[in-house]
Amino acid sequence: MNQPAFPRSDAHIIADDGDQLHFCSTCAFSQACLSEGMDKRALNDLHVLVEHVGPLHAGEHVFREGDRFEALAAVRAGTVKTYVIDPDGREHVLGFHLPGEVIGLSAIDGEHYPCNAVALDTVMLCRFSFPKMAVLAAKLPGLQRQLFRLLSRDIGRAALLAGDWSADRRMAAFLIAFSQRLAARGFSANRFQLTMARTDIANYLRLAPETVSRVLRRFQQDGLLVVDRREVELVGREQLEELAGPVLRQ
Amino acid sequence: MNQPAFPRSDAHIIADDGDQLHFCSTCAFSQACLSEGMDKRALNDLHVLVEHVGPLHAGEHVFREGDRFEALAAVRAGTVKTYVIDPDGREHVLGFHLPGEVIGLSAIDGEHYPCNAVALDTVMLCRFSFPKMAVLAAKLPGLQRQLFRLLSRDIGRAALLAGDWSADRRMAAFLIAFSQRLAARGFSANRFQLTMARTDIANYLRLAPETVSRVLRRFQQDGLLVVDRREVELVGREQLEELAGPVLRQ
DNA sequence: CACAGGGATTGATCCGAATCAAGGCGGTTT
DNA sequence: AAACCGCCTTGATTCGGATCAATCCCTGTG
Repeated sequence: MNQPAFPRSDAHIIADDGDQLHFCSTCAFSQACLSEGMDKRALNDLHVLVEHVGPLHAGEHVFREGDRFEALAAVRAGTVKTYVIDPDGREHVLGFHLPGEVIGLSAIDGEHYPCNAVALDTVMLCRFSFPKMAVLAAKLPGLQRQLFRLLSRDIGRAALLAGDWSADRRMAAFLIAFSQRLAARGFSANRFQLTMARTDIANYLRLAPETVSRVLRRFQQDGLLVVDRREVELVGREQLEELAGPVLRQ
Repeated sequence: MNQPAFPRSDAHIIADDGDQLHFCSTCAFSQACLSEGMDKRALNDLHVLVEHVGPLHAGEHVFREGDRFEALAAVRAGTVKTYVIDPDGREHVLGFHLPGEVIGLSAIDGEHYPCNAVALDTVMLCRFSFPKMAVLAAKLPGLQRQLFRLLSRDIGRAALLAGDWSADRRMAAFLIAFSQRLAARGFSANRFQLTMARTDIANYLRLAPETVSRVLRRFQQDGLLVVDRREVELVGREQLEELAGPVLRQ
């Protein structure tokens, strides 16, 4: 299989005076602001607020646990993995963040980032000073609302994986959710690249890498998907969705 | 052991014109507003915003999955359990909410509550219209900040239980966290009542009730705690904290 | 090309916790 | 009191997934 460039979205918002905001079109914040009928003043505030970061290359960190928190970041291109290392040196993957998604939300409550964030491939980001963003949110109800929703959504998402589901259900849920998130950004829903290693998936799903391998093999044998290295095609989507249903509550 | 009345805190804020706000003193919102040097106008807004609910008796629901979301609630007294029922009819406990804590945050992203909330004992609540609260939050930076922090904190909390920890570590983490939350509200840290059934603890920790029972028995044999029915005394707190450390990241 | 190295796969075995199956309280009803 | 019921405990067995141990397979490198 020939692998296409990974999903990337870097369109810009053009302010009515022609200035480019360099603001990612897929990013949730921009949508909120636009739908707000943002005025010239607010646009200007945002312009100051947003800072482009990148490209970061695979293995480079966006932030590390303990770093002083001052900014959220929206992924524009690539995949970011957030994780912590426990006292025994084991890595716990907290999540994967695709284009359009926001990282750093769990740091708002505290002075420092509670986890690490690392680029899995070539990553482009928008950085937002959180204090400045909070001030702006007070002026733009739609932005405030969007922030509340993002935070709220992450609470729900974290609770999903917390259930005691079988390896099969967890794997299916991971694949379906990943596919849905890609599809939401306009990418192919049934054929995509896993941008993370098996070990990362395992650490995310609280499984052993060997188990991830075995489940994927069995899924392939049962005609649910075709997998080659990191390339995946969901063939039996219905059955996968049925497996994932209880986990994703759909 | 003689069991004392469960922790209850129903002090009120007195506005400078002598009006009682009937606003719980332990509730995070009130602290945020007070520290803000809230003006007369804002106080009035809050007065309209807050609605006392209760007492609810054990088994009565605060809200049910699918109910239209319009309000957050802060617990003033008692314990609230949030949970969902999966397609197989199994109950998944999402959390227990003690006096001073807020329920409903995960509903902000959506029209409807995504889970059920039920009183485990006699419960008193403050209800807050969320739309009204959002408007007020735009005026009071401290309140907005407090809301962001509450949401952010819950993301972190949800991630804790998600790790693949042993039954011992999970049980210890539950006990220590429960104790810390009680202590934060001024109640005894080392001797308290479990307000929930073993089954609830099990469903929360993703263990079988039998396992909860066995772990507690072993903890008692090893001198970590004394347990009688739902009354618990943490004797070997240090050892429990050591067990819980990796889970709670402390 | 041979080689090395890291990620991925596969097989054999082990272990922790679930499940199955009885009992044992405590509290309430009759 | 006796019967009953929900909740909890205890023991025996089973099972899913972890762990241990090779081996494979890409990819990059001398």
